[in-house]
Amino acid sequence: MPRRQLGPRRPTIADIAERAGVSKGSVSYALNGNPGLSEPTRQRILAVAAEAGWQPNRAARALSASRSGACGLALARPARTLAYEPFFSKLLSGIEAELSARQISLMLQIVEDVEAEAVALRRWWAERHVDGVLLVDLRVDDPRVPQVEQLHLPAVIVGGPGATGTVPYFPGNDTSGIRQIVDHLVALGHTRIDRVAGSNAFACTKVRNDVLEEALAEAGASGRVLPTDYTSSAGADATRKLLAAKRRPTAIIYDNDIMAVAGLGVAQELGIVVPNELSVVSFDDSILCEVVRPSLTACARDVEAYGARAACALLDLLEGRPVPPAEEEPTALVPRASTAAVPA
Amino acid sequence: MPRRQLGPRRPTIADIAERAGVSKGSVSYALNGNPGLSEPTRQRILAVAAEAGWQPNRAARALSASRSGACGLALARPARTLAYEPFFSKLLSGIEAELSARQISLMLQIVEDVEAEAVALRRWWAERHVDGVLLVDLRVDDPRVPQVEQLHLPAVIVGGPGATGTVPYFPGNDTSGIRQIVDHLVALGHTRIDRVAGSNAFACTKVRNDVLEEALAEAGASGRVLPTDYTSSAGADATRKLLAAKRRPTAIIYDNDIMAVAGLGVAQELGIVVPNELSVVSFDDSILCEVVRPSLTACARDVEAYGARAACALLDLLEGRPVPPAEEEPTALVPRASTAAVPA
DNA sequence: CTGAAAGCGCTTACAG
DNA sequence: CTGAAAGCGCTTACAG
Repeated sequence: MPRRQLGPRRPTIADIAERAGVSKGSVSYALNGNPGLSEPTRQRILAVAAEAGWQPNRAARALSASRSGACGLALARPARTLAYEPFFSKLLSGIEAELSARQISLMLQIVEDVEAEAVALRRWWAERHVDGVLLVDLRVDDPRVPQVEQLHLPAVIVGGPGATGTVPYFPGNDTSGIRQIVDHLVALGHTRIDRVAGSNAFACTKVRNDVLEEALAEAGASGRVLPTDYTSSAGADATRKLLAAKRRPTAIIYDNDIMAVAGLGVAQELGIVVPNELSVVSFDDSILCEVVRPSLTACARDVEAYGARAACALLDLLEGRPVPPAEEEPTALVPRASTAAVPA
Repeated sequence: MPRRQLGPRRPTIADIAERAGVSKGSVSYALNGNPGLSEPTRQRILAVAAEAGWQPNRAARALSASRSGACGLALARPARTLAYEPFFSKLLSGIEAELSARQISLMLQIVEDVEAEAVALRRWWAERHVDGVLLVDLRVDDPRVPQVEQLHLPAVIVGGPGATGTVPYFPGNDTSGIRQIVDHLVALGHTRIDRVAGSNAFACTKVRNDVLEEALAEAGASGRVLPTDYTSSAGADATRKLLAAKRRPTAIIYDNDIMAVAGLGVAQELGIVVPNELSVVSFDDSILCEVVRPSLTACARDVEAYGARAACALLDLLEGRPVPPAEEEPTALVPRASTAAVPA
């Protein structure tokens, strides 16, 4: 039978065993660092394997070890959202770095909605395609949580808390982020603080809503919250609505950077000067916040580290090690040109 | 031996064979749509498999069929760049959609540089981890091209032409994009058109440089080109340099949206009004271009379709079908508020 | 048209 | 400390 593709040969453990004059089992033991092999034998085998450029056949290893050596990330985000959320790319980088350092590969699937996500998760499980999964964009009553529990599919939630069941989770900076923003605005004298939020379907929106309400009440301030689908047009519409109200806000908090920039544009159209007449804050910091004029005050956090932490936790879970406790990601408010004191 | 994880059982073809009263071979034939099975037998097997919720074990199939069912994409981009290039997320979406529709999974690896990319490619090949790869961000004399040729690793280049060897490629909109932008600016009376370009290491930069030079010469216009690393700060620096020149440009073309926005900020700092005193164009269109003030004239193209087309071509290559010829991606200039006629 | 068997390249108890 | 063997769950010639 002709080989479909030529090119260099790929040695197998049988080749290594033959060249080293040992059995395949010994080669496997040496290559996997298992005990039960004399040091000289181990060294000889390793030398032969290195010289031959041996690498394990992933499929063979996965089949016999019942481990795929891969983790999955199914994303129910329309491509449009994905493309303009630096958050996701950074998260991906952080996860990727951690996994590839351990030769674990990442299965990425971008799907349309939560239902498609559930289908992807089940297929991965059924095909033994991944050893575990990362769940992002946690929803209120997220169906994936009972699903992975029922399938006994190891999982870690990037986000939370709320509806996380028995699945380990890593909350973002929702609580401290909102707190820091409100503190900043209140210190500047703002008492009417509105917010252009994300979708109510997401668990993080609920956390932010609750914390904002609490923080405003404590400060004797007030404000309205308008949900959106995170798009710039929804952000612009919400801004128009808020600025057209009888009692106009003196500050608006946006749940992402792109909506904040869109809000800036709307204010400019309406002849409302930022920050003199209106303070604008983006919850998520990004280069966008630095680059627009006026530059945007925002909450900075290390999203790559966040992703790395979650990936590490998943690996801990897979190896049977204890998973670190859920702690909020540290965050720091970066004051820029879009916030100022309320005019007297 | 205790099973490490319980949860629902995953049936194998042995289970299906038993329940259907046939051999494992027949099950395999039925499930793969191979001829050589009576229609009633096939139907019965398929019904049993569907009822049992059977899904192929990926590793077993990969091992016996010598196909991994996965394609690879190794990205040598620092995370920082990645995060702010909507281009990449869109490309990923397009590729993903095409692959997952055919149950092919995508291996994504984000690495630091071209060398690490070569290491990743070789490992994927050695581990039989992927059936083929997509190469993006083609460089001048890209080392990956001879590498995949030598390894006989099926590959498709997203970008080009130039140094593509025998590997099929899909050029972007470099030629027509630059042409359309120059036409637009020349029609507005501009004769001094500078450009804040990307890195000279990339093949697309060279294409754009050459086409720009040609187009300017034809129009009797002139301009300088400054290379950058695509970051906003580099874009800002280049803008400062160009605007400080004795013969100031009346228009600047930026190779990406984030640098264009940074350039806008610099012009504003210098008290140069866009578009009255300076026209600004972004080569890549994005929501960012729509959202900033003034909104940015840019070249729009369907990046998702582009990614899908490349993914399709790779699948064609893997299946031994003819690969469609290299054709430039269609593009269309979107005039917005950042370009205007040269003041008299 | 169908079945029995070998083989893909590993891992892992089990003997010696 | 080392080897021979079974097995992971598929695919694929090869007999009947």
